[in-house]
Amino acid sequence: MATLAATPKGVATRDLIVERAYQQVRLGGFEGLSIGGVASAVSMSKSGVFAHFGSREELQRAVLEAGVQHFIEAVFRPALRERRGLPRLLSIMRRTLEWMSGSLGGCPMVSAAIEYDDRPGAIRDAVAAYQKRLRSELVKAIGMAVETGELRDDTDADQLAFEFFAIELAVHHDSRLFDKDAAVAHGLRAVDRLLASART
Amino acid sequence: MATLAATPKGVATRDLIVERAYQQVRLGGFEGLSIGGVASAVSMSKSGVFAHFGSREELQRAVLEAGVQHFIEAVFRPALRERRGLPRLLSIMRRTLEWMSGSLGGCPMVSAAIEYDDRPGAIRDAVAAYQKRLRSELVKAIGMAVETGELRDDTDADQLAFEFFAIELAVHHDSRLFDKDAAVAHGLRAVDRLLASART
DNA sequence: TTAAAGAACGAACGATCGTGCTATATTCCA
DNA sequence: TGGAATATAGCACGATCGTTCGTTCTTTAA
Repeated sequence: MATLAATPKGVATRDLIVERAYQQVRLGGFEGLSIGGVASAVSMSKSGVFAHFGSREELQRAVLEAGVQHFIEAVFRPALRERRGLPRLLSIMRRTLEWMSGSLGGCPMVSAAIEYDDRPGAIRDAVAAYQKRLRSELVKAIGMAVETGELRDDTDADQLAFEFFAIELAVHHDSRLFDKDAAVAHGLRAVDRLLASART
Repeated sequence: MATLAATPKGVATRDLIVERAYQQVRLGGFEGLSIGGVASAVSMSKSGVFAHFGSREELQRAVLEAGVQHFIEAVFRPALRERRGLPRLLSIMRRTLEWMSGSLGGCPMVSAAIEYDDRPGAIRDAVAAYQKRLRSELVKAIGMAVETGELRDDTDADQLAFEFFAIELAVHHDSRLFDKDAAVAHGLRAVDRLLASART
């Protein structure tokens, strides 16, 4: 029977599988993910891998969640060490642009958004929920910068978060298709300009 | 032999195939495109469809080009009827945001960019070339608005085009995953703010 | 140490994939 | 209208896909 990870060894290999699948997704996208592919990547049989998830979709969902966790670990966790307000907001944006221009493959959340935005189902729902949550974190960070008096009182946090997110997507795009350094430079300049016009 | 479209009827069915494949791509992406799928969509045999292109990749390239043509037809062609300068630039942006929030599926160029940015090959090259060309059209339109004196002389056209493009991507994202009207509204506001700070 | 539980394997399934090859319709042009 | 060119169909191939099943090996807990 395919009892889903009940023993220490079970969760260990499951984590290993997800991590390898995560790398595969960053290069080939979620629909390019195949159980046979990750099986040979972890030197296991297809059925051995399959037993850990019960379906390909469940594996994809696990990889998506792993991607979100990695993003939080790379961006929000360190940014939370900065003081509330502008420093933390700037840290979030700088780290996110670094993440978006990373060279080990594309951002899995961006891939997932494009691949599933027109395909109803569990994955699309998960993607929408994650995106909503991360956006609200951005809104919250902006709100704190308003509270500290570093951004103007009449700042529209939703609008500003939208524009920040836009920059993130464009850096992701340009750094992968054109020149990485130029893309990040454009992104940072855009962030500066945006903050300058919202600063008190 | 698979001679590629030499007779009137040949090009007609080829066009039909590409058009149907285009619809399929907008929903399932380029890697989700299958020859068998479009074959049944046009009521032909797999080999009949295949003969028109010689390979799946060639079909994908044809669909990509069709997507670019549709975009030009929907955005640049009508915008060129506007006077050079701010009116034309505004027309381009408004029409592009409409295109990005369209409801028949995602923008094929955005899909192609995400799917192939980390996968070297002919399609990636074509995507990069198209994106570069469209970006340069945006830069050109901005340059004209500088020449007419409607935008400031020290406007950085590349930077501004980058930020416009960022807005386009974000509208594409949000209108599909969240609320369409809110996404377009955010996009238009962002365009306004951008132009306001660059206006003379 | 032993019995139960879980992890992994191997083989097979039906389906679909892209791609050849060959033959038959169909269209085109002189 | 006849003959050449072309468009389409049919069939089969090897490969890969996700999934199921029964078995075997390994880990776990009493």
